[in-house]
Amino acid sequence: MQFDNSRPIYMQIMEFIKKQLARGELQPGQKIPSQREMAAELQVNPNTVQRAYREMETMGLLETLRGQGTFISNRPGLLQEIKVELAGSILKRFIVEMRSLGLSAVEIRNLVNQALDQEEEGKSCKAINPRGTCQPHW
Amino acid sequence: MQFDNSRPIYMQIMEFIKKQLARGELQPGQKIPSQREMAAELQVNPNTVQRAYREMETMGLLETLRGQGTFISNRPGLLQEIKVELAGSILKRFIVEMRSLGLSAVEIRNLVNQALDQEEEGKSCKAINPRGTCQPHW
Amino acid sequence: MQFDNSRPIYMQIMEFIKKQLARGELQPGQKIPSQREMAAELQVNPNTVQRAYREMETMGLLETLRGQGTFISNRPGLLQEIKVELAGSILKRFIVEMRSLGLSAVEIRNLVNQALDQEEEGKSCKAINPRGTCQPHW
Amino acid sequence: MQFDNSRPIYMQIMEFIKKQLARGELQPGQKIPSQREMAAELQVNPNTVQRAYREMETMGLLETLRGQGTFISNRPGLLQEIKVELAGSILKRFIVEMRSLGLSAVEIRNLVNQALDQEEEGKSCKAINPRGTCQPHW
DNA sequence: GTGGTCTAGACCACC
DNA sequence: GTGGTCTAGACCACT
Repeated sequence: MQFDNSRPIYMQIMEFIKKQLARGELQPGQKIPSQREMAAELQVNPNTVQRAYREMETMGLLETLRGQGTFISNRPGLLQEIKVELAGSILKRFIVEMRSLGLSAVEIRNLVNQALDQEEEGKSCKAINPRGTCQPHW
Repeated sequence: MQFDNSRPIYMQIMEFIKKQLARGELQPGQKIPSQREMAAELQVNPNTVQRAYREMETMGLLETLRGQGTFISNRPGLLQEIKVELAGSILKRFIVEMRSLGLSAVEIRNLVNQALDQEEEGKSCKAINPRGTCQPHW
Repeated sequence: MQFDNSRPIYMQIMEFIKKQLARGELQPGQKIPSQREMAAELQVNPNTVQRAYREMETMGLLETLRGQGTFISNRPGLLQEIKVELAGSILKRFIVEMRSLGLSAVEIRNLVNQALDQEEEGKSCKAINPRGTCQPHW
Repeated sequence: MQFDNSRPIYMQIMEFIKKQLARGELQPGQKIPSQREMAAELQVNPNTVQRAYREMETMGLLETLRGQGTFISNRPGLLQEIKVELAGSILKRFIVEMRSLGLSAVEIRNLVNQALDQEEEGKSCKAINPRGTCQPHW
């Protein structure tokens, strides 16, 4: 894994795990790599991994059992919370990037709507005409 | 600059220059660093830079004058094209990421609308009450 | 200050500050010693102090401003929360110690009631007869 | 063992031995370590240990047999006396600490009663439902 | 083996 | 000066 110098490594590790969870690659209750293993894999100091794990435990995302390992919490609603949080940060970054191109709120809204509409068309088109000439417009 | 292993470096260099252009950090007609300079700065093989420059010249984005250097094209409408292209790729990535969280088109639409509405509220709020208790709702 | 080997130092620092706050020696909004100062005073590594400060910030007890220092939060109700928390831990320890002497719940209750009653008597006694023969019974 | 700078060490040694007695770790009639041994173990001057032993002998807690060593007294009722004394000092400290948080006698009384009641509930709960959802209320 | 704490010392970002 | 992050390496407690 590659780290971005602009943000703390421990935060990137947190996000890495959250994304795995949101994508279903990690299941609630599942054991995650030990601090030492993760540190070796990411080529990072074990203390940095611990910081990430500890913060996630404080947030109720992980549960640690001394001598046994660290586990994804199986608190109900966990997955939903994480997805909402990730969606929020993706959305935020998206809007910042679009605005930096000089787009107005109305333009952003229209572009999103177009893109989603075309996605829908794409699906229905595919259903009717699997190998047809149905193409996105841009 | 950091490169992402998932895509060819020359493409990332192209995107890097396009973004500078979209943000106004580079102006049409302006000279950009020589291939050797750019290669040294990015710590990349000069051939990689050359490939990026060549493709951008093909696309009408750069113009090379033998013995003088490489310049941002002066073609009218260039900036707009680039912005549209960048907006398209940002939008595409955004929708892929949101979908990977399991969100439906309707949900994405609603989230974007909410976020943009709140941005507006934030602005008016700020105008009236610069350090007030104006907070985002989520 | 002396540290007890049985509990982590950072937790003892947290308790130290909480007690100062409960006793009114620290006021909400007040600046507390910098991490380095506190570390020098307590003869502890700055990282250990930082851990204590960070956890207290997470709990909403402190607020840190980069480049300026660390401050007692002035969130309303803060003092009350801390007092309740401290009272809980004092009470817990008290009951454990009393039980380890083999005392039953009823006996503990009676002893506490006696002690508080005598405290009251002591006060009224003192008011009537400042240098009298008013003595505790044990 | 750790010593507290606020009180004389010999008193802390006395309390240390009394607590061991109250907890049953020392039995009436049992030989305790020699002054030299105890001094070495606690890393304290032998004179300090001697002072503690002497005071406890005066109180009838210890008995010294020249050439044989120092023993816990066999006097009947000794254990009970010690427990009462320790309970008194624990109680005193408890009330001082609670008062320093600004709690009134009534409040202290209520908190103690609550805590003891919940302890009872906990026990019955445990008896019926060993791993159930029985939780303290604060 | 696991996680938890602590130190020493480095470098950074902010004010 | 302040707080924030990171490393390297130590020792401990638990299973």
